[in-house]
Amino acid sequence: MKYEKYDFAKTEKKWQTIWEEKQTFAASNDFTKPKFYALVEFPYPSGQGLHVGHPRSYTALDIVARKRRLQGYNVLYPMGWDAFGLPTENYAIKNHIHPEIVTQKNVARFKQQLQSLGLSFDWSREINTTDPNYYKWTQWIFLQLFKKGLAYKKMTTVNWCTSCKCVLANEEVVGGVCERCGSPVIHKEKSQWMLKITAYAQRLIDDLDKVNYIERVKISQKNWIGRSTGAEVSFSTTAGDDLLIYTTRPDTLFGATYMVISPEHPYLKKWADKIENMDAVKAYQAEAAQKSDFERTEVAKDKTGVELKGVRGINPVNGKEIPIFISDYVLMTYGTGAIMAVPGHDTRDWDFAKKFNLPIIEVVKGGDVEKEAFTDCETGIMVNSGFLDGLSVEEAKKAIVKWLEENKKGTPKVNYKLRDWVFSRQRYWGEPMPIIICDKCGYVPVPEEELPLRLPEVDSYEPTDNGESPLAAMEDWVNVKCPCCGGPAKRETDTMPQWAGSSWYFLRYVDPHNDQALASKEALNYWMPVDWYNGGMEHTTLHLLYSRFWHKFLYDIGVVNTPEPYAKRTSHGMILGENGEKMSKSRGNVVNPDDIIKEYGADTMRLYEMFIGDFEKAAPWSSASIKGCRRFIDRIWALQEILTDEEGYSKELESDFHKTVKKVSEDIEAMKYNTAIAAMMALLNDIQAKGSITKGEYKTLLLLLNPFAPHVTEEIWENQNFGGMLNQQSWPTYDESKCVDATVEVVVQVTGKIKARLQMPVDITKEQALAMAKENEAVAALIAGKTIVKEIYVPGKLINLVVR
RNA sequence: GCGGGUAUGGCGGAAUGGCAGACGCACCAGAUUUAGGAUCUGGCGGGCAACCGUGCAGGUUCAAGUCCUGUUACCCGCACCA
Repeated sequence: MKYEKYDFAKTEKKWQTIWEEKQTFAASNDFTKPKFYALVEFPYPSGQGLHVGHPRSYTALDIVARKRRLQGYNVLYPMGWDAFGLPTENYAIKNHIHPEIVTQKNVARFKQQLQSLGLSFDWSREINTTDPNYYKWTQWIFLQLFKKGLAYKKMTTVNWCTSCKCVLANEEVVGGVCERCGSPVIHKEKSQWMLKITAYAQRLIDDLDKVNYIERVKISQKNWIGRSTGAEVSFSTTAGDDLLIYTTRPDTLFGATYMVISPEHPYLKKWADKIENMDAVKAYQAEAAQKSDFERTEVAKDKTGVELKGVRGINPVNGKEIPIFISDYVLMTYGTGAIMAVPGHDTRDWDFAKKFNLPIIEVVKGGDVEKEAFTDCETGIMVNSGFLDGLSVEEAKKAIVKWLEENKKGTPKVNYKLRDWVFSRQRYWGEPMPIIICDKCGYVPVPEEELPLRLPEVDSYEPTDNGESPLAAMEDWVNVKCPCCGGPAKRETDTMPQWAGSSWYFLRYVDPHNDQALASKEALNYWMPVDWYNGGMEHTTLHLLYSRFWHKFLYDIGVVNTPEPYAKRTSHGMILGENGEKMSKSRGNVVNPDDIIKEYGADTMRLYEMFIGDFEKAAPWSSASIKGCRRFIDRIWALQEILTDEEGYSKELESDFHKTVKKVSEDIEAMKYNTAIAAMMALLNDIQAKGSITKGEYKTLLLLLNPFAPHVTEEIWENQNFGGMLNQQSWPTYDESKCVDATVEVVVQVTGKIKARLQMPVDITKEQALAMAKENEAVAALIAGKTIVKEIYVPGKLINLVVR
């Protein structure tokens, strides 16, 4: 029978409509079934529309989700919108349109684009972080953090973007400039809401052992938290006060030849009348404060500083007086803001000592401290160190810490690079902080029954020039009665950062319409944790860390029942432009998914994105290669012309089918989508070579391909009256014993060089196989007259005869 | 500087230490077609060959793209964290 050419446009539309009408992919609330929660990062609905990078992740987990449904799981695969954010707000400011309208428009476009890809999201659970019914619970979580003392307001030095006029988190400052707009970032003193993520630092490290994340994600999380162990040591000073320092190398204490404190160190004020060169110190402080992050990183290697005249430190191990400097290479935000400098064994101290002509003492043998600092901890032996002499670095660390504790000069100490999370933004398009500021009562939480605290309508979305949120200008909204004392009070006008809404969104999906709680206990207990979470490497530090922190907090207060939100985390590589560079408007190499779907169809687009290369690695787009996937689908369609009436597998293709079922099943789990598709293509080639396909074979092939190309497979299934809808069938199984062929090709090597390839029965014995190999003409000629010193036999694969 | 990653045909990429280049693109030849396109069949790392080929130099092994040591280039992240 001759079939019309496959009409993808008509067919894809047809099935997308059917799926939507029948709610085919809605997750069931039957909590007795085995569950599977698949999650992809919800997008920010930007004005540019969907990027071809988005579907790579979405299709990958769509394949897993569809496979799991065929395997009988109750699958939750949801989608939503992370819609607060600066680009929308900036667009609103420029065009005088309410950000809500802009968001609605962008969401509609994104949704239409996602639906045209045939992704099996449960749209009945769609969420939007800007929906008051959603951010009600973002605010509620914030209040719980506040009540537990984990949200607090504090004057801090913050990163200030000179163009956005907005406070940035440390994480949003990239190379000293604003991550979003590229303008220079300067330091500014401002009172900010902070979240105490540092209280969870150790648990955020330890619990990585409980989850299945790809290794590089774990490593970058650990590096970001930056745990180090060492000691705090107390140095007395000629000013009377003890100066506390932090070091990871207490073993080098005898090599400390000077000390450095941060320009912001509080002792500088305290010692003002003892320091003889206070003018020089003040000048340096002013200079350091004025430097933007950008300038600081630019001159990172060039050390500057001023020696304090009139105050000296005293090394506790030997009582020697040493000078104290101020320098901006010591940060007030880490450790105690003061260090002992050991130029012999620390590169930064060495640079500083060379510049200021300070003595360098070798206390660990193994390098040449005149040429460079010797920082190796593993091989060195202690010298010039009194009672530590002769010990290894490891032994010396233990010995000195013991000594410090006994003499009350210091204690062991763990430090983290991680800092508390600056949670305030002086912007309009974010969740309002549910806090009222009362002169009498201080910071008072908005009563929970008044949530959500809605964003008021404002006249202008622009932040004020003094850096206040546009909400500050709305006096009717700002002036309220204190819920505590009833007196006049003001609302907090800062809003939350974009990270807030995305730090718990996976919890809302399990019960998105609940107005009594962020989700019901039953739904949370059933669905959590997320079984498989896929997203970009760019979110492995911030989003992952923040959401794990919030989840742990919710666990501690009994809202969720798992200490970790995600059981498994994987990452996809970027899709690059055809020229191998990152896709961007300015480079002119952007591919629009709409164009691809229009020209080739969603199934081809999905297949191509999965076939493009190793899922975890970046891959360049190729508009030529996509044709191969289109041809594959057309050939799958054309198999209908050579379909026979037989059920089951044909003799010739039986092992081929078992092998392919195995391969595709395993490859999907390992995210090796490209080789899964290659295996199906190879199978198709074999079917075509044979010239016919049985019904049983076709059914298996369609089931295997369905998660990748859901429309065409569903259509053929219906066309051929295979019974029911394809998505209601069962995932095919394989029989390990049938994955082998009757004969195998065995390679015969002589001393490692391939000399022959022989067909052998699969169950041949070693002796028979070796005999067969030696009978081969080419092999016989080479071994004649020589001694075989070794015979290697790898069944079904290879024989190696080593001769001398 | 530190941490992570990558390097294989013309291109994207395959290879539990065991046949390097699966699968696809491009290309070449043939079939079909009035022609083009589409489709189908075959070929396709280099070399006439022996052989040589996985960034480079060594090593381990009967056997190395894969393991070890060193080295180069590129990509990503962090960047004075004591």
